[in-house]
Amino acid sequence: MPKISKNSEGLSKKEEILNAAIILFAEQGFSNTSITEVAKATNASTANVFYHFKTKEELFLAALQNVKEGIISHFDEYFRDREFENGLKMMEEIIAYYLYLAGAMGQWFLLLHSHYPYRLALVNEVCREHLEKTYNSLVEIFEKAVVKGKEDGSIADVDSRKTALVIFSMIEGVVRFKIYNLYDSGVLFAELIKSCNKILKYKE
Amino acid sequence: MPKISKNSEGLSKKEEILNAAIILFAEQGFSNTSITEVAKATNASTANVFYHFKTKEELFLAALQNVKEGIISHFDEYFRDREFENGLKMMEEIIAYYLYLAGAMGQWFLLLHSHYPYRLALVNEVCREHLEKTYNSLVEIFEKAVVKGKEDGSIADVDSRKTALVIFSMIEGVVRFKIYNLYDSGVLFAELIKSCNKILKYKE
DNA sequence: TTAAATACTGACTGACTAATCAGTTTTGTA
DNA sequence: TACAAAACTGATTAGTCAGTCAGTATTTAA
Repeated sequence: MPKISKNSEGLSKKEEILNAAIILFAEQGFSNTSITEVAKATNASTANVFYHFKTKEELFLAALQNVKEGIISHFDEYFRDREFENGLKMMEEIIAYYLYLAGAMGQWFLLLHSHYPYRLALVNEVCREHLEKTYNSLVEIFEKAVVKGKEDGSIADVDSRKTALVIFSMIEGVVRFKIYNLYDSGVLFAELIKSCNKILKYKE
Repeated sequence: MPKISKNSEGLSKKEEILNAAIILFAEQGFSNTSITEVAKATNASTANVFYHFKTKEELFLAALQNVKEGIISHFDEYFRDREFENGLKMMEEIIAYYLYLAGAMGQWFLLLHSHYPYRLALVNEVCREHLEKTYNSLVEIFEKAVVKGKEDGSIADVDSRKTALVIFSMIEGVVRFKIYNLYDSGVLFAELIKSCNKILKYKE
């Protein structure tokens, strides 16, 4: 049974390389990030990077998987032992956490907002599965809040899935403005919550 | 006075190269598109591409400028000789046209949604100006509809600028889902209009 | 202690890249 | 026609890239 050696921060070299790759792929894109760069950032040789990850594409897929698992586990952690007043409040708090996470873990969302994985997904099933799983998990979270709100009466009788999708796309739009430095999400946050409330409280 | 020769489609070689560059940069990204590729797509030599555009970056900036001017002139054309029943209807029709344009001119929006120009904007003033001008023009269009609606009473007393920004980010979110093949904007369109109406019609 | 598995490295390769330049062809005009 | 400007090309360069490989160092389990 191989024991994996860890460095001072408790990470194996493989994990170190993976973390550096996430940041570099997110900030510079896939094509504009060389394996040499990843190697330098982790004091490894390029050959060592290729020892842990057969190809550059495989390294990218591992990065995407890591982001997927990170987002999902962060939300799992967030929901553990947490109660919400009602569905509407739950939605509000989920949005706040989503925007917090997009700020704290900017690399994850930058990677998810880059074009490359979506092009790769057209020809690579593993990539497609990572993306689908990530987005399904996220939309599901918003949908749960809508369903809960419809049950407790805090949310009007709307189509749960479609409403969740529209709210999700609204938030993703704001996240994009934030990570691309277009508009500050802080300023938009209050307005976002107001708009969201209107969408959920009123029946057309 | 130099007369620019045009090919069978009425485009000069320079324009041909520029159009090919927009498509290739949009679909494959800046780093992953080589000048050789652009040259091959237009039956030109690489040296000829560099004759018309001093550097690869300059070609990209020309592409971004072209996209900016394309979007602005398309909206100018759309508004020419067009009357709207009221501000709310105007907003609805603008959204419909925005989504139509994002489908018809997918390359433009792909280029605007790629990460590269926003990184370049941090160090290149021309790039920053193109992006700012593009987004300001777009948000302004949505804002005009809100202002008009507030005047004619079809829209409640909301903050025009902030509401325009939230609606814009919502639409940009849907556009992103569309161009990245995540969710079909056709399905979301009706829901988008409904949500937009609620945001605009009700006072919190 | 030892042997095997794992982790890692330096040196290398062939393909590709942005950009240059000297020289040729095409075009517009006087 | 003549000539100058503009448009264009082939050949080249210096550098970067992903990926390989033969061999070395380290770790693990017996």
